Amino acid sequence: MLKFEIFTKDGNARLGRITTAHSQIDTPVFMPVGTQATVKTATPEEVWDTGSRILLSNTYHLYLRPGHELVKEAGGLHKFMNWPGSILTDSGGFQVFSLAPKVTEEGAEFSSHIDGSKHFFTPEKVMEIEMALGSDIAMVFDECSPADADHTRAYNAMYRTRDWARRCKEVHRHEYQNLFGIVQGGVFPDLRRESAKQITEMDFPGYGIGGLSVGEPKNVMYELLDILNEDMPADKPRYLMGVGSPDCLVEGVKRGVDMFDCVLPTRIARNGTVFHPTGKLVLRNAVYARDFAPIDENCGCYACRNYSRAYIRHLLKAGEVLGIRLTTIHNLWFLQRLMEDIREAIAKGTFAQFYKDFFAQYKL
RNA sequence: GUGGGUGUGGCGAAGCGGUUAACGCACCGGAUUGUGGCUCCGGCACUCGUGGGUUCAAAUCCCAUCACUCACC
Repeated sequence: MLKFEIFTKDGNARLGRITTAHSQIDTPVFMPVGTQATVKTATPEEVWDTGSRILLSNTYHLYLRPGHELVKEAGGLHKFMNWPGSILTDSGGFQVFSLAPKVTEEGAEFSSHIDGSKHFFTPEKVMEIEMALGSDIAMVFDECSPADADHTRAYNAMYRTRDWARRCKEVHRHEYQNLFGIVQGGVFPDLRRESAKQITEMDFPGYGIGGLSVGEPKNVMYELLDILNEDMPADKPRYLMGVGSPDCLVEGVKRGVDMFDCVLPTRIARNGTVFHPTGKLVLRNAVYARDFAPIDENCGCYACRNYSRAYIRHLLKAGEVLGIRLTTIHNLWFLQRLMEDIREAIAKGTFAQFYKDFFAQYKL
Protein backbone atom coordinates (compact mmCIF):
# COMPACT_ATOMS: atom_id res chain seq x y z
CA MET A 1 0.00 0.00 0.00
CA LEU A 2 2.66 2.47 0.99
CA LYS A 3 5.60 2.54 -1.34
CA PHE A 4 8.84 4.14 -0.22
CA GLU A 5 11.71 4.56 -2.61
CA ILE A 6 15.06 6.05 -1.84
CA PHE A 7 16.73 7.50 -4.89
CA THR A 8 19.96 8.72 -3.46
CA LYS A 9 21.77 9.67 -0.29
CA ASP A 10 24.10 12.54 0.39
CA GLY A 11 25.82 11.92 3.68
CA ASN A 12 22.96 10.75 5.84
CA ALA A 13 20.43 12.90 4.01
CA ARG A 14 18.03 10.83 1.95
CA LEU A 15 16.14 11.72 -1.21
CA GLY A 16 13.09 9.60 -1.76
CA ARG A 17 9.44 9.31 -2.57
CA ILE A 18 6.45 7.97 -0.71
CA THR A 19 3.46 6.82 -2.69
CA THR A 20 0.12 6.47 -0.97
CA ALA A 21 -3.35 5.83 -2.30
CA HIS A 22 -3.81 9.56 -2.73
CA SER A 23 -0.54 11.13 -3.84
CA GLN A 24 3.16 10.92 -4.44
CA ILE A 25 5.25 12.66 -1.84
CA ASP A 26 8.82 13.68 -2.45
CA THR A 27 10.96 13.31 0.63
CA PRO A 28 12.30 14.84 2.76
CA VAL A 29 8.86 16.33 3.22
CA PHE A 30 7.24 18.86 5.47
CA MET A 31 3.58 18.25 6.34
CA PRO A 32 1.44 21.25 7.28
CA VAL A 33 -0.92 20.69 10.18
CA GLY A 34 -4.67 20.72 9.70
CA THR A 35 -5.71 19.87 13.21
CA GLN A 36 -9.45 20.10 12.76
CA ALA A 37 -9.63 18.95 9.15
CA THR A 38 -8.44 22.33 7.94
CA VAL A 39 -5.14 24.12 7.70
CA LYS A 40 -6.34 27.15 9.58
CA THR A 41 -7.24 30.12 7.36
CA ALA A 42 -6.19 28.48 4.09
CA THR A 43 -8.26 26.57 1.56
CA PRO A 44 -7.06 23.13 0.45
CA GLU A 45 -6.35 24.64 -2.96
CA GLU A 46 -4.08 27.27 -1.41
CA VAL A 47 -2.28 24.63 0.64
CA TRP A 48 -1.85 22.47 -2.45
CA ASP A 49 -0.45 25.46 -4.36
CA THR A 50 2.32 25.89 -1.81
CA GLY A 51 3.53 22.48 -2.93
CA SER A 52 2.12 20.46 -0.05
CA ARG A 53 1.05 16.93 -1.00
CA ILE A 54 0.42 15.54 2.46
CA LEU A 55 -0.87 17.11 5.61
CA LEU A 56 -1.43 16.06 9.18
CA SER A 57 -4.79 15.98 10.85
CA ASN A 58 -5.79 15.00 14.31
CA THR A 59 -7.52 12.00 15.78
CA TYR A 60 -8.16 13.60 19.15
CA HIS A 61 -9.86 16.69 17.74
CA LEU A 62 -11.89 14.98 15.05
CA TYR A 63 -13.07 12.30 17.45
CA LEU A 64 -14.42 15.00 19.77
CA ARG A 65 -15.80 17.13 16.96
CA PRO A 66 -17.48 16.38 14.64
CA GLY A 67 -16.91 12.73 15.53
CA HIS A 68 -15.15 10.09 13.45
CA GLU A 69 -18.42 8.38 12.59
CA LEU A 70 -19.66 11.53 10.94
CA VAL A 71 -16.42 11.87 8.96
CA LYS A 72 -16.77 8.27 7.83
CA GLU A 73 -20.36 8.93 6.83
CA ALA A 74 -19.13 11.89 4.77
CA GLY A 75 -16.96 9.50 2.80
CA GLY A 76 -13.76 9.80 4.81
CA LEU A 77 -11.54 12.70 5.75
CA HIS A 78 -10.18 13.44 2.26
CA LYS A 79 -13.65 13.83 0.84
CA PHE A 80 -15.05 15.58 3.91
CA MET A 81 -12.44 18.36 3.74
CA ASN A 82 -11.93 18.22 -0.01
CA TRP A 83 -8.19 17.55 0.15
CA PRO A 84 -6.77 15.84 -2.92
CA GLY A 85 -3.44 14.92 -1.38
CA SER A 86 -2.47 12.47 1.33
CA ILE A 87 -3.28 12.72 5.00
CA LEU A 88 -1.46 11.49 8.06
CA THR A 89 -3.43 11.33 11.27
CA ASP A 90 -1.77 11.74 14.59
CA SER A 91 -3.05 9.28 17.16
CA GLY A 92 -3.98 11.73 19.86
CA GLY A 93 -1.24 10.45 22.13
CA PHE A 94 0.44 13.82 22.28
CA GLN A 95 -2.81 15.67 23.04
CA VAL A 96 -4.15 13.17 25.55
CA PHE A 97 -0.93 13.15 27.52
CA SER A 98 -0.96 16.91 27.68
CA LEU A 99 -4.33 16.72 29.44
CA ALA A 100 -3.00 14.95 32.56
CA PRO A 101 -4.98 11.77 31.88
CA LYS A 102 -5.55 8.82 34.17
CA VAL A 103 -3.40 6.17 32.57
CA THR A 104 -3.65 2.43 33.03
CA GLU A 105 -2.28 -0.43 31.03
CA GLU A 106 -5.63 -0.53 29.29
CA GLY A 107 -5.64 3.06 28.10
CA ALA A 108 -5.92 6.71 29.07
CA GLU A 109 -8.91 8.55 30.47
CA PHE A 110 -9.00 12.27 29.81
CA SER A 111 -11.36 15.23 29.88
CA SER A 112 -12.35 16.93 26.68
CA HIS A 113 -10.93 20.43 26.29
CA ILE A 114 -14.23 21.40 24.73
CA ASP A 115 -16.79 20.50 27.38
CA GLY A 116 -14.88 18.66 30.08
CA SER A 117 -16.63 15.37 29.34
CA LYS A 118 -14.69 12.19 30.11
CA HIS A 119 -13.37 9.91 27.39
CA PHE A 120 -11.29 6.79 27.33
CA PHE A 121 -8.72 6.12 24.62
CA THR A 122 -7.28 2.66 24.18
CA PRO A 123 -5.06 1.52 21.33
CA GLU A 124 -8.06 -0.34 19.91
CA LYS A 125 -10.29 2.72 20.15
CA VAL A 126 -7.73 4.94 18.47
CA MET A 127 -7.36 2.45 15.62
CA GLU A 128 -11.12 2.43 15.17
CA ILE A 129 -11.08 6.24 14.94
CA GLU A 130 -8.15 6.48 12.55
CA MET A 131 -9.56 3.78 10.29
CA ALA A 132 -12.89 5.61 10.21
CA LEU A 133 -11.12 8.83 9.26
CA GLY A 134 -9.40 6.94 6.45
CA SER A 135 -6.08 8.74 6.48
CA ASP A 136 -3.24 7.38 4.35
CA ILE A 137 -0.93 7.08 7.31
CA ALA A 138 -2.14 6.42 10.84
CA MET A 139 0.04 6.66 13.91
CA VAL A 140 -0.06 4.22 16.80
CA PHE A 141 -1.38 5.40 20.14
CA ASP A 142 1.76 6.21 22.12
CA GLU A 143 2.71 7.68 25.45
CA CYS A 144 4.64 10.87 24.93
CA SER A 145 6.73 11.58 28.00
CA PRO A 146 7.59 15.21 28.75
CA ALA A 147 11.04 16.72 28.18
CA ASP A 148 11.84 16.68 31.90
CA ALA A 149 10.82 13.04 32.40
CA ASP A 150 13.45 11.13 34.36
CA HIS A 151 14.83 7.80 33.23
CA THR A 152 12.20 5.79 35.07
CA ARG A 153 9.31 7.69 33.65
CA ALA A 154 10.72 7.64 30.12
CA TYR A 155 11.38 3.93 30.54
CA ASN A 156 7.79 3.28 31.53
CA ALA A 157 6.43 5.39 28.70
CA MET A 158 8.66 3.50 26.29
CA TYR A 159 7.31 0.12 27.36
CA ARG A 160 3.76 1.39 27.37
CA THR A 161 4.30 2.66 23.85
CA ARG A 162 5.63 -0.75 22.80
CA ASP A 163 2.68 -2.61 24.30
CA TRP A 164 0.18 -0.25 22.79
CA ALA A 165 1.90 -0.42 19.40
CA ARG A 166 1.43 -4.18 19.43
CA ARG A 167 -2.23 -3.83 20.21
CA CYS A 168 -2.66 -1.21 17.51
CA LYS A 169 -1.04 -3.47 14.95
CA GLU A 170 -3.18 -6.37 16.11
CA VAL A 171 -6.46 -4.67 15.28
CA HIS A 172 -5.40 -2.46 12.38
CA ARG A 173 -7.00 -3.50 9.13
CA HIS A 174 -7.63 -1.14 6.26
CA GLU A 175 -7.71 -1.25 2.49
CA TYR A 176 -5.11 1.46 1.97
CA GLN A 177 -4.18 2.98 5.34
CA ASN A 178 -0.65 2.42 6.64
CA LEU A 179 0.16 2.24 10.32
CA PHE A 180 3.39 3.79 11.59
CA GLY A 181 5.03 2.83 14.88
CA ILE A 182 6.51 5.47 17.18
CA VAL A 183 9.87 5.46 18.92
CA GLN A 184 9.94 7.00 22.39
CA GLY A 185 12.59 6.99 25.11
CA GLY A 186 12.82 10.58 26.27
CA VAL A 187 16.24 12.18 26.20
CA PHE A 188 18.09 8.96 27.09
CA PRO A 189 20.25 7.37 24.40
CA ASP A 190 19.93 3.88 25.89
CA LEU A 191 16.15 4.12 25.94
CA ARG A 192 15.99 5.51 22.44
CA ARG A 193 18.08 2.62 21.18
CA GLU A 194 15.95 0.13 23.05
CA SER A 195 12.73 1.72 21.84
CA ALA A 196 13.95 1.75 18.25
CA LYS A 197 14.71 -1.95 18.56
CA GLN A 198 11.35 -2.78 20.12
CA ILE A 199 9.31 -0.83 17.62
CA THR A 200 11.16 -1.69 14.44
CA GLU A 201 10.99 -5.38 15.32
CA MET A 202 7.25 -5.11 14.81
CA ASP A 203 7.90 -4.20 11.19
CA PHE A 204 5.78 -1.16 10.49
CA PRO A 205 5.87 0.50 7.04
CA GLY A 206 7.28 3.64 8.66
CA TYR A 207 8.38 5.03 12.00
CA GLY A 208 7.65 8.14 13.94
CA ILE A 209 10.22 9.61 16.28
CA GLY A 210 8.10 10.97 19.09
CA GLY A 211 8.73 12.81 22.30
CA LEU A 212 11.27 15.18 20.83
CA SER A 213 11.05 18.91 20.36
CA VAL A 214 9.00 19.06 23.51
CA GLY A 215 11.26 21.51 25.33
CA GLU A 216 14.63 19.78 25.44
CA PRO A 217 17.65 21.67 24.09
CA LYS A 218 18.09 21.34 20.35
CA ASN A 219 21.52 19.79 20.58
CA VAL A 220 20.04 17.02 22.73
CA MET A 221 17.54 16.30 20.00
CA TYR A 222 20.25 16.32 17.33
CA GLU A 223 22.39 13.88 19.28
CA LEU A 224 19.47 11.50 19.69
CA LEU A 225 18.72 11.76 15.98
CA ASP A 226 22.32 10.81 15.23
CA ILE A 227 21.87 7.71 17.32
CA LEU A 228 18.51 6.81 15.82
CA ASN A 229 19.88 7.29 12.34
CA GLU A 230 22.02 4.24 12.96
CA ASP A 231 19.34 2.19 14.66
CA MET A 232 16.38 2.69 12.39
CA PRO A 233 15.88 0.61 9.26
CA ALA A 234 17.26 2.34 6.20
CA ASP A 235 14.46 1.30 3.90
CA LYS A 236 11.56 2.78 5.85
CA PRO A 237 10.47 6.40 6.17
CA ARG A 238 11.42 8.16 9.37
CA TYR A 239 9.14 10.82 10.64
CA LEU A 240 10.32 13.33 13.23
CA MET A 241 7.08 14.34 14.89
CA GLY A 242 6.37 17.95 15.71
CA VAL A 243 9.42 19.53 14.19
CA GLY A 244 9.22 22.41 11.82
CA SER A 245 11.51 25.38 12.40
CA PRO A 246 13.68 25.88 9.30
CA ASP A 247 16.91 25.16 11.18
CA CYS A 248 15.51 21.98 12.73
CA LEU A 249 14.32 20.76 9.35
CA VAL A 250 17.78 21.18 7.87
CA GLU A 251 19.41 19.53 10.88
CA GLY A 252 16.87 16.72 10.80
CA VAL A 253 17.44 15.96 7.14
CA LYS A 254 21.15 15.93 7.78
CA ARG A 255 20.50 13.13 10.28
CA GLY A 256 18.42 10.97 8.02
CA VAL A 257 14.88 12.16 8.71
CA ASP A 258 12.38 11.91 5.84
CA MET A 259 9.20 13.44 7.21
CA PHE A 260 8.30 16.35 9.46
CA ASP A 261 5.16 18.06 10.64
CA CYS A 262 4.66 21.13 12.76
CA VAL A 263 2.12 23.75 13.72
CA LEU A 264 4.91 26.31 13.90
CA PRO A 265 4.68 27.90 10.43
CA THR A 266 0.92 28.29 10.61
CA ARG A 267 0.80 29.21 14.26
CA ILE A 268 3.42 31.94 14.15
CA ALA A 269 1.73 33.18 10.98
CA ARG A 270 -1.45 33.71 12.97
CA ASN A 271 0.52 35.69 15.49
CA GLY A 272 2.16 37.88 12.89
CA THR A 273 5.55 36.29 12.34
CA VAL A 274 6.89 35.18 8.97
CA PHE A 275 9.88 33.20 7.76
CA HIS A 276 12.57 34.89 5.75
CA PRO A 277 15.90 33.54 4.45
CA THR A 278 17.64 35.60 7.12
CA GLY A 279 15.43 34.44 9.98
CA LYS A 280 12.02 35.27 11.38
CA LEU A 281 10.36 38.62 10.85
CA VAL A 282 7.80 39.83 13.37
CA LEU A 283 5.66 41.67 10.90
CA ARG A 284 3.65 43.40 13.61
CA ASN A 285 6.67 45.44 14.60
CA ALA A 286 6.65 49.18 14.00
CA VAL A 287 9.71 49.06 11.74
CA TYR A 288 7.53 47.59 9.00
CA ALA A 289 4.86 50.28 9.18
CA ARG A 290 6.28 52.04 6.13
CA ASP A 291 8.09 49.14 4.55
CA PHE A 292 6.46 48.88 1.14
CA ALA A 293 8.57 45.98 -0.06
CA PRO A 294 7.27 42.41 -0.03
CA ILE A 295 8.14 40.07 2.82
CA ASP A 296 10.79 38.51 0.59
CA GLU A 297 11.53 39.90 -2.84
CA ASN A 298 12.71 36.52 -4.05
CA CYS A 299 9.65 34.66 -2.80
CA GLY A 300 7.08 33.53 -5.33
CA CYS A 301 4.15 33.10 -2.95
CA TYR A 302 0.85 34.86 -3.46
CA ALA A 303 1.50 37.25 -0.57
CA CYS A 304 4.94 38.28 -1.77
CA ARG A 305 3.85 38.65 -5.38
CA ASN A 306 1.04 41.04 -4.47
CA TYR A 307 1.40 42.76 -1.12
CA SER A 308 3.84 44.82 0.93
CA ARG A 309 5.04 44.30 4.48
CA ALA A 310 3.35 47.57 5.41
CA TYR A 311 0.00 46.40 4.06
CA ILE A 312 0.16 42.99 5.69
CA ARG A 313 1.26 44.61 8.96
CA HIS A 314 -1.75 46.89 8.75
CA LEU A 315 -4.05 43.92 8.20
CA LEU A 316 -2.52 42.11 11.18
CA LYS A 317 -2.77 45.14 13.44
CA ALA A 318 -6.35 45.72 12.36
CA GLY A 319 -7.24 42.11 13.05
CA GLU A 320 -8.27 41.49 9.46
CA VAL A 321 -8.41 37.83 8.51
CA LEU A 322 -6.62 38.43 5.23
CA GLY A 323 -3.49 39.29 7.19
CA ILE A 324 -3.14 35.89 8.81
CA ARG A 325 -4.19 34.18 5.59
CA LEU A 326 -1.34 35.83 3.74
CA THR A 327 1.25 35.10 6.43
CA THR A 328 0.04 31.49 6.58
CA ILE A 329 0.37 31.06 2.83
CA HIS A 330 3.81 32.65 2.88
CA ASN A 331 5.15 30.50 5.71
CA LEU A 332 3.88 27.31 4.12
CA TRP A 333 5.36 28.33 0.81
CA PHE A 334 8.65 29.18 2.48
CA LEU A 335 8.97 25.76 4.10
CA GLN A 336 7.95 23.91 0.96
CA ARG A 337 10.59 25.81 -1.02
CA LEU A 338 13.11 25.03 1.68
CA MET A 339 12.31 21.31 1.39
CA GLU A 340 12.47 21.57 -2.37
CA ASP A 341 15.89 23.19 -2.16
CA ILE A 342 17.01 20.51 0.25
CA ARG A 343 15.86 17.75 -2.10
CA GLU A 344 17.61 19.41 -5.02
CA ALA A 345 20.82 19.66 -3.02
CA ILE A 346 20.69 16.00 -2.07
CA ALA A 347 20.03 15.07 -5.69
CA LYS A 348 23.07 17.04 -6.77
CA GLY A 349 25.17 15.81 -3.91
CA THR A 350 25.65 19.33 -2.60
CA PHE A 351 23.77 19.06 0.67
CA ALA A 352 26.83 19.90 2.76
CA GLN A 353 27.25 23.15 0.87
CA PHE A 354 23.56 23.86 1.14
CA TYR A 355 23.77 23.34 4.87
CA LYS A 356 26.63 25.78 5.14
CA ASP A 357 24.93 28.42 3.02
CA PHE A 358 21.68 28.07 4.87
CA PHE A 359 23.14 28.68 8.30
CA ALA A 360 25.37 31.48 7.03
CA GLN A 361 22.16 33.36 6.26
CA TYR A 362 19.53 32.16 8.67
CA LYS A 363 19.68 33.78 12.11
CA LEU A 364 18.16 31.77 14.93
C1' G B 1 -30.10 82.44 33.59
C1' U B 2 -31.27 78.38 37.48
C1' G B 3 -30.39 73.46 39.31
C1' G B 4 -27.61 68.76 38.75
C1' G B 5 -23.59 65.74 36.81
C1' U B 6 -18.69 64.90 34.98
C1' G B 7 -13.52 66.23 34.46
C1' U B 8 -7.72 60.45 36.33
C1' G B 9 -2.14 58.03 30.80
C1' G B 10 -3.97 58.09 23.37
C1' C B 11 -9.25 56.06 24.58
C1' G B 12 -12.65 53.74 28.28
C1' A B 13 -12.62 53.44 33.43
C1' A B 14 -11.49 52.13 39.13
C1' G B 15 -10.01 54.63 43.40
C1' C B 16 -13.53 59.05 47.02
C1' G B 17 -8.14 61.20 53.12
C1' G B 18 -2.86 57.47 54.21
C1' U B 19 2.26 51.87 50.79
C1' U B 20 5.81 53.15 44.44
C1' A B 21 -2.70 55.71 41.32
C1' A B 22 -6.37 49.26 39.69
C1' C B 23 -7.90 47.29 35.22
C1' G B 24 -9.37 46.99 29.90
C1' C B 25 -8.22 48.72 24.94
C1' A B 26 -4.57 50.93 22.03
C1' C B 27 0.69 51.33 21.62
C1' C B 28 5.98 49.10 22.00
C1' G B 29 8.77 44.50 22.47
C1' G B 30 9.14 39.10 23.07
C1' A B 31 7.34 33.99 22.83
C1' U B 32 5.28 30.05 19.85
C1' U B 33 8.09 23.02 17.39
C1' G B 34 3.11 15.64 16.76
C1' U B 35 -3.20 20.55 21.02
C1' G B 36 -4.02 27.34 20.95
C1' G B 37 -6.22 32.95 14.60
C1' C B 38 -9.53 36.05 18.39
C1' U B 39 -3.05 32.87 22.73
C1' C B 40 0.79 33.71 26.31
C1' C B 41 4.74 36.89 28.66
C1' G B 42 6.85 41.58 29.39
C1' G B 43 7.03 47.17 28.79
C1' C B 44 4.64 52.01 28.75
C1' A B 45 1.57 57.65 33.94
C1' C B 46 7.56 63.22 37.92
C1' U B 47 0.53 62.10 38.12
C1' C B 48 -5.45 62.71 38.91
C1' G B 49 -8.97 70.06 34.27
C1' U B 50 -6.72 74.77 36.55
C1' G B 51 -5.67 77.98 40.88
C1' G B 52 -6.02 78.49 45.99
C1' G B 53 -7.11 76.41 50.92
C1' U B 54 -7.81 72.60 55.12
C1' U B 55 -4.65 68.51 57.01
C1' C B 56 1.05 65.27 59.66
C1' A B 57 -0.99 63.41 54.86
C1' A B 58 -5.54 65.04 49.12
C1' A B 59 -6.86 62.25 42.91
C1' U B 60 -9.84 61.82 47.26
C1' C B 61 -12.44 67.43 51.83
C1' C B 62 -13.47 73.04 51.08
C1' C B 63 -13.49 77.59 47.87
C1' A B 64 -12.90 79.70 43.21
C1' U B 65 -12.41 79.11 38.13
C1' C B 66 -12.61 76.80 33.24
C1' A B 67 -14.55 72.93 29.98
C1' C B 68 -18.10 69.41 28.67
C1' U B 69 -22.95 67.59 29.67
C1' C B 70 -28.21 66.90 31.41
C1' A B 71 -32.75 69.18 33.12
C1' C B 72 -35.58 73.46 33.64
C1' C B 73 -36.50 78.60 32.37
